Amino acid sequence: MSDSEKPTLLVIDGHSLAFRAFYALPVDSFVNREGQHTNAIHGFIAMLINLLQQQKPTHIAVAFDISRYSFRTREYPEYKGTRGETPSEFAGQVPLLEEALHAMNITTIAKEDYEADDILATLARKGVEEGFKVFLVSGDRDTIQLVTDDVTLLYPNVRGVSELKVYDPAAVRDRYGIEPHQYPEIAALVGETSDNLVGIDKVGEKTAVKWVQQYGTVENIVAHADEIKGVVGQNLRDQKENALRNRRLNKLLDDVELPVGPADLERKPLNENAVRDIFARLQFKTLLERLLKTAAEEGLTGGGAGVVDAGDAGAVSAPVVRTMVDEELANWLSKASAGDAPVAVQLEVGPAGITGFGLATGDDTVYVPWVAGRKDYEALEAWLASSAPKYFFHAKPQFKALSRAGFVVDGLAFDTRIASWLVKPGAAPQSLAEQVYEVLGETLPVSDPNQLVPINDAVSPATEAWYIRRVAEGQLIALDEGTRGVLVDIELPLVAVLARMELDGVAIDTEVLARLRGQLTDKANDFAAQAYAEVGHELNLGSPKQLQQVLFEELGMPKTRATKTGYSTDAGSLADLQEKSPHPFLGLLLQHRDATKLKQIVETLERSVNGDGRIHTTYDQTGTSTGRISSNDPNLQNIPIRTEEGREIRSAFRYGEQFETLLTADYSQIEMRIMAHLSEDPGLIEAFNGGEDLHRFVGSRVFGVDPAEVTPAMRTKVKAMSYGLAYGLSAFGLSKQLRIETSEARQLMADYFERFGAVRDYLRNVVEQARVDGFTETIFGRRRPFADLTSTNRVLRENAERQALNAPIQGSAADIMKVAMLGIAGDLIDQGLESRMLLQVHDELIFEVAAGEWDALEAIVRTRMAGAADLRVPLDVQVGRGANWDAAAH
DNA sequence: GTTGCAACGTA
DNA sequence: CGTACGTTGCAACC
Repeated sequence: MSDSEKPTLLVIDGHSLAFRAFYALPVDSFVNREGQHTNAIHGFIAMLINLLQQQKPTHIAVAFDISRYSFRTREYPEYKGTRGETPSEFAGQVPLLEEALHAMNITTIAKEDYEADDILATLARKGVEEGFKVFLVSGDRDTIQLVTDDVTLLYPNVRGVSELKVYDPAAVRDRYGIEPHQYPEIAALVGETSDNLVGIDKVGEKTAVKWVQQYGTVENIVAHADEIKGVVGQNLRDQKENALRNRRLNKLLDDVELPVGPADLERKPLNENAVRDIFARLQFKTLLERLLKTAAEEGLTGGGAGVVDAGDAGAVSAPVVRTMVDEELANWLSKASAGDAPVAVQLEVGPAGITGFGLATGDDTVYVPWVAGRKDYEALEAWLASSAPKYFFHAKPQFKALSRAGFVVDGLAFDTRIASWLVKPGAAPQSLAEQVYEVLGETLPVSDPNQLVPINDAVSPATEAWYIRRVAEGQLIALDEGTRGVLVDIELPLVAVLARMELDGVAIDTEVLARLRGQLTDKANDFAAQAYAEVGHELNLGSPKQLQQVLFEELGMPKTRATKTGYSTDAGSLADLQEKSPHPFLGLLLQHRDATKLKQIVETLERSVNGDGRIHTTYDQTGTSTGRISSNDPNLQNIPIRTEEGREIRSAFRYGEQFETLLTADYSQIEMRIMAHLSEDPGLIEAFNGGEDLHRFVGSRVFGVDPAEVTPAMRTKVKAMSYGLAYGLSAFGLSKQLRIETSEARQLMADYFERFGAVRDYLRNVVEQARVDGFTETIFGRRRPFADLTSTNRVLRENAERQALNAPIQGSAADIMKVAMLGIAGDLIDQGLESRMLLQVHDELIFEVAAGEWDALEAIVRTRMAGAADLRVPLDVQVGRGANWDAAAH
């Protein structure tokens, strides 16, 4: 019987593979809604599906250890003693994995007092005796001893579990220079760190192989120990007990009594309902599809046995990384980027800055070591500064590091992190490893503190670059035209602009902040003392729990809106309480809140001031679902403005020493203008094309009076209505905000839409279209996907509807601002100006104006902002000048 | 030490 | 029962 006609038995060491998968996949990105980590299960099952497809085993089993104790730990308590605690995220995954395997109708075997590898050994021996071709899968190198012409070992390599190295006798001879059955002799002499088996000092693989080739076994080597010269000979004589013990322990038992034999392990159809249940619980949607597809293709019973050779065992391997500098590097760069071929870049950054560059083409990887201040890298420098296309994963921080190191960088042609955000703007940002897994279905190894086989070297930045390039190619083909346009024309060029803004930072007058902090501290203490006096005792005014105790129990006030943890004490609820049950404590509490909130903001800002006297925020270009950028560490997009004291904080933001003043520029009513454009409502378009104040104009239409007769109350109402429109405001919400009856709010909305009907039609249409398409789109083609518009859950559906009607409006405004920023940044460079764009607050930009540049800068800003989009209404830009942010507001 | 919540600052 | 964010302190969890 030839091999290809033999039945195939596949036996997997379950723990070993699950553990490998655990370390190969990022633990945090695989958590189901119960909070259970699932990365090991995911990796294991992905590997299993590959194996089923490739090997088409007719018989299959998965062996598990029952505990870390076995007959080996009884003989040698320190056995595997170097292994640390099982990570908590791993615990709990094995029982679920077993459950999934059972649903797939795959037999699992465990045996008290033995390790899974002993089960592999036993099944391998019996399988061969019964005429099977046997494949073993294990990450434990001891299983190499089981390899024969009929038994092949599939061993996960450093890249995790997506790719298995095929060990047949030839491969073992090739790798170790010995026969497979001799492997434990080598391991016994050398020792095995992962098993806590200490070998003979100074004996490495080469010496051990030599001895084994000469004497055959450890026993025989020890018997001839006195023939061996030198220090190693002496070490052998001194430490022979170690080697003999190791050899006893690393021999796998192939006669373990098992409840089943190979013939009992025939593949059976999976239990589809059970599989669907457990996979749903694990939230493995893609894997479920793959599994069911594989099972269907195989008719669930398995086909003929396949023979796998190393050549088609999995995905392409990363090319070996070559380190190069100087001329070799120069030549490589010019060849790699010939014909505008993209090169992926991944910096290696240590605490002190850049330490190296990983570069990759489609089939080549290069590592360039670099020390801060090195100047003899002209070719690299020139290439970075050129427009030669470069692919990055998360370019902005790397651009900043490059800039700090004195490099100029241009030619950003792809950023895989931004690309995945554009496709799934609501999803959590992924690590590179996660992207590799999602886009390529491969695993990028991460450092493994307790691996079965030590991986000493982390993945080279060059190898990462190689993955980045492949991820980018994978993403690129999947992008629709609009998304690609937003990426290439807006987001990618914006990276360098934001990097520059972050590096520049904004100057801060710390004396202003210190004075404010003092004032606010006094005020807060004062209000607190008065509040304590009102209730007769001290309490933590910042503790919702203690506040509830005082308000609802001690003072017996009526209960407010319920929260998850009790009753609300927010400003709105306290205002309601003040009406229903007036008490001085309430006002004091609110004033205390205001003072402490501002104080806290001041303190945060003070802590954020850098050694250069400036605050450097970080913009998150992938932080929102709509296309806006967000700001953090610190957030400079929520600095107070509404109260006088809040504005004082803004007065601490000033221009730097080499500059003349600050310029602020903002779009007025940009979202309403976008609504006018998108809805093509004639009334609204007229409102923006005339000189009349928007809310006065709208008020006159809604209330049927002359613009001059629109009262402040009328203006307030239509203003709230107009602003609320873009958020999906309801009559109920409007009534609450304006503190009017719901019926009046409803009437107001009806009157509003009577005059501006196209706005209502547009908003309805946006949601309807999104329901059909599954996404909304901005003026520039930025998409936001929506899943819940067809949900049967009303809350989910209505939330999605409001988001869907807001997304094109907020998103288009974000696009317009980004386009304006690009135009301004380009003009500043082209005109050689020293003035700098420092901050962006959604519809506002703040600039530091260099001496004598005011007029030029104002012209650029006005032109670029007003001209960022061609709408049916003009884009109005307000510009202000002042020594600080508050003074520059107009 | 980490996490979820309530609260609140901005556009 | 109004969109989009980030930060904070408290309370409860590990």
